[in-house]
Amino acid sequence: MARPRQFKEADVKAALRDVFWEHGFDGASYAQIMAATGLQKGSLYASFGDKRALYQHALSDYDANHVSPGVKMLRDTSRPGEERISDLFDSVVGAAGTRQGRWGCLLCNAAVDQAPFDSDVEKTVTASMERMRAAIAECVSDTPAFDKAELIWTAYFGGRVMVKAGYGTNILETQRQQVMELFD
Amino acid sequence: MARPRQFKEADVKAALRDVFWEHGFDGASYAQIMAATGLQKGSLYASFGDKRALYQHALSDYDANHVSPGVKMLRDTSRPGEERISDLFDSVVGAAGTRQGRWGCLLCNAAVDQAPFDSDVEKTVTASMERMRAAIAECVSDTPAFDKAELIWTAYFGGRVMVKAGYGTNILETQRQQVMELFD
DNA sequence: ACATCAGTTGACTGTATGGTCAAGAATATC
DNA sequence: GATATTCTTGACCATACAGTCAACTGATGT
Repeated sequence: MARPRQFKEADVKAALRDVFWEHGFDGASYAQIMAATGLQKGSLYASFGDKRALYQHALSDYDANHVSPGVKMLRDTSRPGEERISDLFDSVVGAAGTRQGRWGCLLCNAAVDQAPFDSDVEKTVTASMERMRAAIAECVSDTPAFDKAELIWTAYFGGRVMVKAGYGTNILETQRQQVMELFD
Repeated sequence: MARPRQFKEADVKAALRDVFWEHGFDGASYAQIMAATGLQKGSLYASFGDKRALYQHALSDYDANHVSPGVKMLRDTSRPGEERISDLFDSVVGAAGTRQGRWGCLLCNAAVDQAPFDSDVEKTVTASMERMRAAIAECVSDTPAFDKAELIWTAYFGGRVMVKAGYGTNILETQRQQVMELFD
């Protein structure tokens, strides 16, 4: 009985993810959040909680729909580890200069502007980062770069920072090449 | 003639730098800015401009008092390039876990949360970053890592992201070691 | 057909924000 | 000491913010 929800939870979470991804936590106003989700404040509070809770939903959606596919790709043992790492850095090259590319990596954004002030965000972010680190370690385990997993991992996030800073594809393509040379 | 200023411009800029460094642009309120600088809003507006202008002053102070000494160290050709790079990454290791360390690198913070929305910030940030990149390139020029300048450079900012995410010294010390192995 | 009750709405609240300004204070010159 | 000029102060403003709530809506089970 009673009135059913008039939205799909997954759609709302995806919209939350995109709003916070594009504008950041402080930068996203309820006006934007309401426009993106199609819900009024009351519904958002009733179903998802306050703004910090909305942000957590955004992070978890990002983990499920962006980090996980990336991790899955990195763990696809049917392809050479070197190739998988190349794909990872190609995604950064592809992001450079584009509109959505400037959104950066939500994980990286959250780490920089929210993690130091919100221990829940810190936990969520480091958990996702650890999954990437483990996946990268698997990629390099049987290669000459076996002892460079953390370097590659941090370089990835550094590349995301460069994209946000405004660097174009050239510098990121250079970065990708230098990472790949670790496998020689 | 006329009343002289009752503050040293350098002190105010340093205070601005620290407030924005610790709290970010959105996170820093005028209440905090006034407390840190010891000036009232009116004086701040009259002498330094609006909030975005204050932020620019903070960035330029950071460039002068934090980036420049780092670049100078990296350019000290009396020491081996390898050693200078080691020092650079040691500074990241030292920042991990500490209170001020969690402030991260203002350059990196500005790149992530302001550069995409403010082209002046973008210019200032990339200019400072380029100086670091050039200095790192000089460090590696006569070493086996001669073709890894951009990788080292992005890894540095990636490390700063990890510190903000909450990682401790262990992971960053590992990163430093892996960077140093590029010189073998 | 109706009662039920979760879902939805948008007006409302208090607060904190960035920004302005007129009045007052402090120095240097004459 | 009078004046001119700059600096400083804190009250003031409009706005935008996150968050609340009472009234309303509408599908469901009976």
